[in-house]
Amino acid sequence: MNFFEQVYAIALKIPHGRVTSYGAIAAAIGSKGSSRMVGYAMAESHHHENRIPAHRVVNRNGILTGKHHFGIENEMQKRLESEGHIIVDDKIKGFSEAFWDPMTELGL
DNA sequence: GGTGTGACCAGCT
DNA sequence: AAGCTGGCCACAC
Repeated sequence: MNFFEQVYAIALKIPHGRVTSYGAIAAAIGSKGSSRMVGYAMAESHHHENRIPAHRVVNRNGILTGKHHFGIENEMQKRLESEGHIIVDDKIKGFSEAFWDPMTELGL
């Protein structure tokens, strides 16, 4: 299983209405410093057959750093809002409560 | 196969 | 407080 597949496998497990961070995913696949690659994987995620819920992955502060990669302006924000999140100034309000840590939740 | 480029992050100055 | 650096690893050229 290559790096990308591991990233996608975790991303697909993010529960509806929850979010996680690049760093958390990187740590969960045992490559803590590779959060950049997680972001890169997300950017390429549309190539993947399964739909990756990339909008549920933000940076460690809950900021929507990757919103531009959705093609449509505010698409990422709209998807998050439709899942019950509140976005203020490109940042998820209550991020720490909505945060889903793959390491903890998947029992790694 | 070297080099540059990322949706990042932590640590240092 | 804001900027720089190094680490990480896949990919395109």
